[in-house]
Amino acid sequence: MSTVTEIAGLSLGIVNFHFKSKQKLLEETLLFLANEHHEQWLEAFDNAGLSAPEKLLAIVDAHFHPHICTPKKLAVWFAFFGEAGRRQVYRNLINGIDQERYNIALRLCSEISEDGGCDDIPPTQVANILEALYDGIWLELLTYPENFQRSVARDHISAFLSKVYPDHFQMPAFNNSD
Amino acid sequence: MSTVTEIAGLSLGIVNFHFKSKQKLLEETLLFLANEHHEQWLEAFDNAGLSAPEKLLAIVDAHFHPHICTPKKLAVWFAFFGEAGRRQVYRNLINGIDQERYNIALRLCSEISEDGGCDDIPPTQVANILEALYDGIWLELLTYPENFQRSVARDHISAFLSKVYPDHFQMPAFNNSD
DNA sequence: CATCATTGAATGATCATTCAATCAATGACA
DNA sequence: TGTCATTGATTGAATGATCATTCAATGATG
Repeated sequence: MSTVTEIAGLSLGIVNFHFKSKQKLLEETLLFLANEHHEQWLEAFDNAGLSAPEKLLAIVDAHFHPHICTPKKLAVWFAFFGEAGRRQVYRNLINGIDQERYNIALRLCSEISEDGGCDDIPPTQVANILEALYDGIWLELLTYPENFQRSVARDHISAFLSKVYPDHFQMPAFNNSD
Repeated sequence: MSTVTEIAGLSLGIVNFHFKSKQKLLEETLLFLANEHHEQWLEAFDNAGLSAPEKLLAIVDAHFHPHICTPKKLAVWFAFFGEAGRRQVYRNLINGIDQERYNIALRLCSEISEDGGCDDIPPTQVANILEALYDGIWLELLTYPENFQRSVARDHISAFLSKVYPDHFQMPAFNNSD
């Protein structure tokens, strides 16, 4: 605590006064990250001019935006994910946002699916895979920071989408290896 | 420590004598999990009778085997992933296995890709996405244990593979919702 | 008896939390 | 305007709880 408050340029007392406890400070931190992320993809999604595939890609992009997807912030996210003793607490804090994002992606996938040809893989599966890919790629970026490339990460997901909905998503150009 | 040793039915002294320190015990724990996982997919992969797609699916299945993919073990994996201060240490311990698995998947994907038609998405991308999906789906299983279903998890990945290599992987039957 | 394995109470380090002391701001009064 | 009282904000040293580690004592074995 004293280390953290010193870095923040605040006194230990004032931080404890405002946040009540270290645990509350942690929860506020998670909420801050979650809301920041939420605003990022909601802004993109709310852009009325975009088509369904463009909106879905905008949500994907939000996950790899330079302001959202930094080594430090990823480390914080996974510190929370790893905290077995408070999984339920942390989940309750961000469940609403996660559900909202899942439902939006689900609706977009349904729209795209009805418009295009793909009917062998249901939108629920695609939305689930997308959610898993966000976290999985984040973990890869966190684990292998030496080849930390947001653009590569994004290409992975748009490659997946172009395989599922080939009429709506373009396969990215994979010029180089890796 | 004393809590852990009591649960293990061992004295605190003997555990410290064998493992030298709590940190070493943690590292041995990670190695145990990694080796257990390694043996699981290597066994499947080494089965000479299998084709390349079957081998790849066997590796996928290993990730969701009832012995490997339990709520408790997933919690331990992600506790390690979340430990920012020792990321490098833990990574060094399991990097060899991770690289081996990636290279094997890469070779299998290359084989499948050359045999089949898909040439717009390179095998490196597919192998990378697979690795991300393993972790991402593990995290989903850990976060939403109330719909913990290894079979559903596996179907996500084989659905992906059937989209990438439609001639070699069958799309699973998605009868019910979610 | 000697050697080696095993024990767990005692130690010391870490660290979140508390709270008496200090400081700043506001306003009342001469 | 200057002085002082009052209230509320801010501080960080002291407290106490937690917990990894140590090691003298005990037990087992040969």
